[in-house]
Amino acid sequence: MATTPAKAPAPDKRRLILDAAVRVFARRGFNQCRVADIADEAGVAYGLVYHYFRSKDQVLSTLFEERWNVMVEVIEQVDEQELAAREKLRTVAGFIFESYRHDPDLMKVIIVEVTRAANSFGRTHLPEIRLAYDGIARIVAGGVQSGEFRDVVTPSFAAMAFYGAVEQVLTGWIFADEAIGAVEFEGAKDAIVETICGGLNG
Amino acid sequence: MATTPAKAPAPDKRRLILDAAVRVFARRGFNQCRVADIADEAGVAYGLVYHYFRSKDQVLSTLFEERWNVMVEVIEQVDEQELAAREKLRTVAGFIFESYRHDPDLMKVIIVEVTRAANSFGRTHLPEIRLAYDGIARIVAGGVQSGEFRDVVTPSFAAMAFYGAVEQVLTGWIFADEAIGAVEFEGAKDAIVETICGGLNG
Amino acid sequence: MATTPAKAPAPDKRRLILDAAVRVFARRGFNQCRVADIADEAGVAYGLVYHYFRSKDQVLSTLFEERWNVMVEVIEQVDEQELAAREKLRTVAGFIFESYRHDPDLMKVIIVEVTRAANSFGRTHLPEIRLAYDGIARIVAGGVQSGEFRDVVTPSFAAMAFYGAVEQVLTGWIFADEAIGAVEFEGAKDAIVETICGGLNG
Amino acid sequence: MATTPAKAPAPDKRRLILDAAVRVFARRGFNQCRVADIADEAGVAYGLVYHYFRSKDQVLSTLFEERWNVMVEVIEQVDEQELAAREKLRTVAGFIFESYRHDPDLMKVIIVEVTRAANSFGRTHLPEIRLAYDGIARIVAGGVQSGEFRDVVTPSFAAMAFYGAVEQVLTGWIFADEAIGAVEFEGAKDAIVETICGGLNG
DNA sequence: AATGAATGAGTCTTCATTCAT
DNA sequence: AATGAATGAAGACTCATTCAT
Repeated sequence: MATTPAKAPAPDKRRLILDAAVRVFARRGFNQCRVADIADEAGVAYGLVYHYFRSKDQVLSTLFEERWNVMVEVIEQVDEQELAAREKLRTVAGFIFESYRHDPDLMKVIIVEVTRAANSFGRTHLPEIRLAYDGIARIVAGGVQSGEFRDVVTPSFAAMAFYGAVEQVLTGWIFADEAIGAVEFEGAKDAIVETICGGLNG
Repeated sequence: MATTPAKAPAPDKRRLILDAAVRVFARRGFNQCRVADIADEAGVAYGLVYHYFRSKDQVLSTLFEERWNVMVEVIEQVDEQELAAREKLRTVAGFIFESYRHDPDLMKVIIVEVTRAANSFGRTHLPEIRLAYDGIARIVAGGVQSGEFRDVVTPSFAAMAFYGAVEQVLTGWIFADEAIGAVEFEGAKDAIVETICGGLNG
Repeated sequence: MATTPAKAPAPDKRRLILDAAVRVFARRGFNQCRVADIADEAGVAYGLVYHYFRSKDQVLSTLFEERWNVMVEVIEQVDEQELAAREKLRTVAGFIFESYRHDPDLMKVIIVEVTRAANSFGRTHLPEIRLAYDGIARIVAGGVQSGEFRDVVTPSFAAMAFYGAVEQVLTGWIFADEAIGAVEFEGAKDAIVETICGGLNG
Repeated sequence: MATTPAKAPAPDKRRLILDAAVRVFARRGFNQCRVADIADEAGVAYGLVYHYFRSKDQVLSTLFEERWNVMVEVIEQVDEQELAAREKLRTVAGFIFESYRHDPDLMKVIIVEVTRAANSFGRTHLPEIRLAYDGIARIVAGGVQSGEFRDVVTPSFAAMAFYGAVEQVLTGWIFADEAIGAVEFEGAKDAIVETICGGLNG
């Protein structure tokens, strides 16, 4: 957001490779991609990928960590604000949906190849993934303590349900090959909160 | 030769292979498994896997379809019963959690390798997967029509949230290497319904 | 020697690969050879090499062990015979030179790629290599004990000198691209014994 | 900037690289070393290696030639002296063993990576290697002509045996990871001469 | 039906060398 | 002279699939 001042920022080859990797991973999936695809997409020589990254795995891990750290931080910052728990959850959902809106490829890669890949990167990055769940659980716990939320399910269960619902919506968008409209993006965070906080019951 | 005589059930090699595949796929993941692993686990010759199945992919697809069809049918049957929508959802959640309780390996494989594998089997089996979503959405729609549910989110959105929450709970169990207690299984379906239908708000 | 009865022994593919490996390793050296070269030379598919051997390294190790074990055994058997130490050494030298005469490629590979490769296979197979040195040293020690040999250098030093001289002669043959004549083979063992046992001094 | 002023000897980068190469080649072997390892060990930039040397091969060749030329010269000078052939051989063996004592890494590299590498550098440098053999053979021939040595084996065969014995002793030291004691260094040259010239026979 | 040897395309990774600065 | 980013060819190993018996 602040990297492009006036004329032309030196095109960092490392960044070029990471951005290219996002595109090819999103397009065909991590396992279906050859390292050559990344290099080609980035317009750099094959070997340069290995100059900057130890392995193909590390390219994906780097992408994940870059973004996931931001999300974990956002969740924490949101929790520190003076807001109703419901509003905090809305903000978190909004941030995640906005992340997808801003860079759908990156979010697709993170969710499909890491977050939901229980047998490969999901297990490797489990500690980091849990940081996000825990942050959400703390928001819920705060809501329970303040009396805003009922004390019917454990905060960590509620966090699971909340995050699961959010990710499923994203998965729906990922599977849908059509572009997502602005209205849907806007409505999604409200719908999530309406469902999880308000409940379906009349 | 008959599938189920009187005493000793004929050890159907095809079944042996499928069951072995579930175990090895659950243990190390579909991609990390070689066809030889399946054959070894089943105690049959390498080539026999290819006698019964066209490919390694087809082994997984068969496992998925066997189970998923049951689930889709259950959802439909539940919807046909004379029940409150909330009770229908509770039954569906209960069935899914029971499925995991009964055969955690199979459910793990189906969820991790198919349902959440957007770049491989998830896309292949998308139509079948959507059948389940649609079934749930119909239950919600019925609840809205009868006035039981508020008309705040679309039924298909609610179905996503519901199913996403359920799957996330299962994912949590899958990641947790410890065994899940009976109480948790029982409580899970109530907690899901309490969260999605009742809502967190007090 | 006993594997070929009457007509045509089934051409064991594993053996085919080993024999082919000897030829290509001798021709261009282990490091300069690709696994494909072995397969091509053997007339089998690439993958078959890996069906029978864990790695390219293991092909060489197998070749080495097959032959080296024979040599160690011969040295031991020679030592058990009722012979003057000098005759024992002559027999050992003769066996080694005959080994080269019978299969120069194999001996070249063993010496160049294992025995003299202190940074790779030489270190891996050091224990086995030392078995041969030790056997020779025992022969010398016997000669000293019987009074046949003077007690001027340690048996293990004498063994080193003896084996070093033998190997250097072989190395000379290996470097010489011309074929070695029968006379030279015959003379070599005598010359070695004459040099090491008789000494150069008049 | 001058190569050798008064006090601080200018740290010739070329020399730095050569010395570093000796250490890393000795440690892990030529083939197991990357050019980066040499540069790192020398504390210079990667590219500088290629500023001073055409290739990685040339670094090793330079090291070999520097030292080997000295040895060939020593052998020639020894032969020109008024000494018994036996004393000449003792001096040559002594020089080689002293070379190892003074810089074991360098001698290890020369022997393991060049002299005994029949499929790579050994073949490239064969002419130079033979110069040493020839020099030793001339010493033996002189001994035969003067009647000091018996005329039982050809001088070139005797040279092979002598050099082979010497190198085998060095190889033993190279393989032994422990340091070699002063006594052993001293005794080695006598033992070699005692064995090759005196002979084992009593 | 059952076996397991045989096939060969696919791909990650390494690393010597070049080159712009 | 010195730096280190950039290049790309080379090769070991994997493993799904086929096939002869």
